[in-house]
Amino acid sequence: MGQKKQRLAEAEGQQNPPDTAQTSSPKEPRLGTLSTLGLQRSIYFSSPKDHPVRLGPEFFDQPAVPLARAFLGQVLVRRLADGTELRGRIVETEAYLGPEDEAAHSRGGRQTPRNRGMFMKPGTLYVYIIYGMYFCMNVSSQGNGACVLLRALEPLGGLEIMRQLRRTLRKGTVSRALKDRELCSGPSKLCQALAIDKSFDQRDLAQDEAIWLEPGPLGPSGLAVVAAARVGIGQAGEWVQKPLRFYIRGSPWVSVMDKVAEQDTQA
DNA sequence: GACCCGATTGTCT
DNA sequence: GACAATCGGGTCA
Repeated sequence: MGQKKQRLAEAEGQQNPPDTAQTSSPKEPRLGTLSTLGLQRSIYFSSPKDHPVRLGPEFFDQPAVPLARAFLGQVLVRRLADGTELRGRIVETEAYLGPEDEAAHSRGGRQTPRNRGMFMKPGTLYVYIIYGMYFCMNVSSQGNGACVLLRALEPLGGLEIMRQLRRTLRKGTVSRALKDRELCSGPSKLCQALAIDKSFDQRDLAQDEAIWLEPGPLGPSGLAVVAAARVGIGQAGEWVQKPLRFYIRGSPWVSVMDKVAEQDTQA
C-alpha cells in the first residue's frame, strides 16, 4: 500500500516534465541507445529523410512475445497534420499469438476484413473499434495472425495536446482536466491521446509518415519486466492465465498492476 | 436480417 | 466494486 503511494509520489515528481512536444529530453541522449539495445544500426534502423532514427521493418519481424517485450521502453511518435509531434514511451503491451490463442481475434485462423492487419507483414497496424466507441491499436508480428497490443504509454511530449484530444474525444460534456497519468494508461486512452483511429488500420509502423517508433533512451534491456495475465479476456480457457501481458516494473504509467505476478517475476 | 457480445472507460456508490 | 454507455463485427438462420 505504501508502495502504491510511493509510486504515485514518484509519478507526481516525474510529472511537470517540460512539455516538450517536439524534442526529447536532453538528459536522455539518443546516442548510446543502440549499443544498449545490442542492436546493429544497419539491421534495425532505417533513416528516412525526415526521421533521424526510427525502428525499421526488421525490428517488427520477431515473434509476438519477444516483440511485446522489445516494445517496452521504445518511444511511439505520432505526427499530427499540423506537424506537431506527440511522444510516449511504451510501458505495457500484450502478445496475441495467432490461431492457437483462444483470446486472439485470429483464433482458429479466423480471418475477416476487420482483422486482416493481423495477417499482414510484421509492423502492420491492426486498429479496431471496441464497445462501439473506442479504438485499440495492435502491431502485427512474425507469425500468422499474431500481434502485439499496445496498452499504455508514459507521455513524454505534447501532453497538452493529448489532454485536449482526450477531453474532446471523451463522451460527456464539461469534465475536469485529466492528470498526466490518465492520458495514456489504457489501450483506448492512448489511441485517443494520439488521435489514432480506424484510418490507421493496416498502415505500416515501419514506413508511415504520421506514426513511427523510435528507440527509447533505455530500450528494453536493463528494464525490469513483469509478465502477467492479459486484461479483459473473459472466456479463453487456459489462455486467460497465460503471462502474455508485459509491463515495466514500478512504472506508474501502466493501466493495471498485478502484484502477484510481480512477486512471481521477482525471483 | 436479427441477435449477441466485446483485448474499455468513466461515473457513481 | 458495480454498472451503464454504445455500435461495429461476427455468427447464424
